[in-house]
Amino acid sequence: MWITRKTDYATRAVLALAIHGAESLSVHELVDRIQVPSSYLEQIMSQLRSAGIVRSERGPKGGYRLNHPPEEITLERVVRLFQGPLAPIECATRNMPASCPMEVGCTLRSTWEEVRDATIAILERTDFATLAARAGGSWTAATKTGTRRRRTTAAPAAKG
Amino acid sequence: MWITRKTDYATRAVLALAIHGAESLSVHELVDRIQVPSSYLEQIMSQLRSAGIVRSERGPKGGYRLNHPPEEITLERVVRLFQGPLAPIECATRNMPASCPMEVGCTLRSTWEEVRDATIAILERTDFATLAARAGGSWTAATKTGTRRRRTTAAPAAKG
DNA sequence: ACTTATCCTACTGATAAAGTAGGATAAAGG
DNA sequence: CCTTTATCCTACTTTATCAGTAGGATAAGT
Repeated sequence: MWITRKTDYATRAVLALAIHGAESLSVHELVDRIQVPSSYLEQIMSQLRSAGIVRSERGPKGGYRLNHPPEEITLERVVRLFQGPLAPIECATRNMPASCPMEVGCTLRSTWEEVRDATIAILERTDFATLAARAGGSWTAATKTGTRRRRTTAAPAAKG
Repeated sequence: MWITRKTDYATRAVLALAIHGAESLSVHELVDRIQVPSSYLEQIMSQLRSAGIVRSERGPKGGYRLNHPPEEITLERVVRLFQGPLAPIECATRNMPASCPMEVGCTLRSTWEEVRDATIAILERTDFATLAARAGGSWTAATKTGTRRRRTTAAPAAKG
């Protein structure tokens, strides 16, 4: 339960943009797709923009779009932006001084590091092109039949 | 950063007991080994006792000891006790109804489930006999030279 | 009895999450 | 210009959880 709602919302927003394709979506249109309070989503989109993950245009016809091809945006990048270091515990942060004074605590550390590395590995190999392709079928069809599908990486069938 | 200090303290306490062996340790003695406020540790030990992970005896000479052999106590058990379900996000909890209304959110779920499963797998295969054996060398020697070492599972050299 | 420990419950301060609110700025269309 | 539609930006509020303190009740040794 350590993924905050903000992070959840951010990942959904980026995924919605990846699914939508090259044209931009306004906050209002995003709210229609993912279920998020609009003024809160505005803040989130601003943060995504500052981080260079999305790009924005103002005024009527304005909105947000991805700033890079979706296959170059990993889940890890978005999650790290909102969650900070992905270690389960402070002493397992990547740039941590080698040793802590207490041996009992330190022995546990290598396990926390295992958890950290496994988490990062999963999030790093998951990109938004793959996610969009996986959702593309059902979601796009149900909501806006006939959207021109973007070039998608092979959908890995996953686990069902 | 999702492991709370309480969980951290609890795992350290259980490890200290595993290292110490068959005899019991008082809260005061535990405080000497792991760095934790004593009245807070009391609460934590109570919770570990209610869960059947440790056993207690009262009065002088009293204290806590493990309620099972350390190789039967996994890190997963202790962590789950204090952290609840180990899913990174609510919708990835193990006994979750199959589908959520929103497809965009749901597509991300399988990735959250991957993170959950990887985390659980690591914590389940890590038991306190292994952890104690890994710490046993340096720590036991430094603090109470000559403690009778308990039967330990093979120390897996890990990563250094 | 007296000491040493666990047990039990209530209370408190600090911090972060999760939003609300309200306006400033910029671009498009008439 | 002037209005509309959008992003942009900052401050505020509310709620919950974390991380402890505090203080006594109970039980077991000596």
